[in-house]
Formats: sequence, structure tokens, C-alpha cells
Amino acid sequence: MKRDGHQGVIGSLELEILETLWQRHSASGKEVFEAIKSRRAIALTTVLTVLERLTKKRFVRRAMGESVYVYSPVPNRDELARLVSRDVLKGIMEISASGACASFVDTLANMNPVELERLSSIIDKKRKEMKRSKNAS
Amino acid sequence: MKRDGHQGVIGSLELEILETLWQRHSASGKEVFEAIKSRRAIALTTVLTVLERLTKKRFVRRAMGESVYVYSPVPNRDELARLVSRDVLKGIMEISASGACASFVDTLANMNPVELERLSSIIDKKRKEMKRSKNAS
DNA sequence: ATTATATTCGACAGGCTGTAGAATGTCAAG
DNA sequence: CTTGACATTCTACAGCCTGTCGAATATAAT
Repeated sequence: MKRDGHQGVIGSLELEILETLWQRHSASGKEVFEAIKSRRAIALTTVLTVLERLTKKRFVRRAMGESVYVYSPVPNRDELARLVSRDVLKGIMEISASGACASFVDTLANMNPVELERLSSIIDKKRKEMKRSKNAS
Repeated sequence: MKRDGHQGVIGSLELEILETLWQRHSASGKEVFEAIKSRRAIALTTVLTVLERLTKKRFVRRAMGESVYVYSPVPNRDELARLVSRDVLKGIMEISASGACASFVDTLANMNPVELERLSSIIDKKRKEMKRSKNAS
């Protein structure tokens, strides 16, 4: 199967399927399959299986449409990122919080430098928030 | 084996072994084993196997001491955190940079609030650095 | 009924970590 | 040289994960 050693938080096919669902808001298994097969040689059942696993993980909800199940993504991108990153981030920070910080900033700067500013303001907000609750206690 | 679903960036035994090596700077397989067995029922060979895997991953270096191999950790904690987090962080940010940021700040605030300030300054530094290189180009 | 389509089941590959016994290598003591 | 003690490597299994399907089964339309 040749796993690209990515060791990521979520599989590449899983993510591709979620992408599809985010785009269309919801879709049948077949629709997802049709959307993906152009980019990736794959069988319908493969998509269905993964869709099922995503459902089990609560990343996707399934509802009966007219004659066919319709899948929709439960978390939006932000929420998903938060869900899947929790444990991993905890793990990294257990090794070294400062190393994690450095790595995080580097990666963010590379991938999405604009977000650096937002990150700054998130931190400020959080710090104020913490100060507040300390005073309140 | 009952994996605690940790899905983490590095295994718990691997980390424990690295901890031991960081503490002592270097140690023989047996020493590592002796250090760990009090906290965890484990066989010597298990430790040796993991030590071998860590060596293969370049997280540990092996050298011949007097009569016994001596292992030493290659990356320090910070470096290790950076190494193991690279791909994972990339993965998370591919899902959503803003979600990743939110999650990161939350996690950091929970685990190591003091680091929030350092994170702030890392970001500032990085932003200045980027501004500089933009001007230079 | 027959046929087409939708869904579920069961499996395998191959990767990862944890775990350890068996096999082998090495070296000193007898 | 033979025997042990000790070190290191080999081999293997469990159990989890994702990717990948074909086969079996259910369901609906003709």
C-alpha cells in the first residue's frame, strides 16, 4: 500500500472525501466516488468503506435521502482541525512545549504566513481571558 | 496490546526511552532497561528492539563503549519535538490553518500557559524576520 | 422473476508500536 | 578447547490504522 510515511492525523483519502463533502455540503456515496475517481483510481466500495469509517468516527453523518444515503460532514474544516489535532498537539507539547511552539510558527510561516497575525491576536485574547479568570477567582 | 488510541507522534515507550537517555546523556541498553523496568514491566529485549528502531529513525546514535554498545539521543527535546511535529503540523494546517491555531493556543494554554508569552515573542520575531527578507528581496 | 443499483461484510496489504523468546555472537574462565 | 555468561540480532506475534476491494446481500424498479 506504500504509506508515504506521513503518519498524519488523518488519512489522505479520508481528507479527500471530507473535502468533497465540504464542497457540496452533502452528497451520496456515489457522488463522492464520482468526484474523486478523476483524481485517483479507486473503486466505489473503497469510498463507501471510508465513508463508513468516517461515520463511525463521527466526522460524517449519514441520512436517508430519496432512495440513497446522503453523507454530510459534521465538523467544518476548523472544527475538524481542532478535533484531530488535540491529542497530537498534546503529544508534541509533552515532548517540548517550546520546541512545539518554534515548529508551529515555522510551519505556519511557511504555509500560511498571513495567519501569523491572526495567531498573534488569538494569543493576546487568550492571555487577557486568562488574566480575567485569574482576577475573578 | 491495547493502544490508548493515542495516535501520537511517537510511541510512549519510545519516549520513555528517550527520556532516560536525555537524563543520562547516554546509556547502555541494559541501563535503559534497568531505569525503565521499575515503572513498567518489560523485557530487556523489548527495550533493545525499540532502541534499535530509534536508531534506525536517527533519533538515537549507537557507539561502542567498552564491551557494550552505548546509546545516546541525537536530538534534544526541542529538536525532537520539531522533528516529529513537522509532518503532523503540516497535515493539520492543510485542513485548516486557523483551526490549527485555535487548537494550538488552547492546548498550550492548558498545558503550559507560561509558554504563551514566549510564543508571542517567537511570532513577533518571525514577523520581523519575514519583513526583513521581503525588503531585502 | 429479473435485473440494476445500493449497502454491508469480510479480507488483505502494509505500516506502526509494544512485546519478547530464540538464535547467534563474543569473550573470559576453567 | 569447552562451557558459560552476557550482548546483540532475528523473527514473530498482537492489535491498531488506512487503503483497497470483491463478494454477498438487500432493495427497488421493470
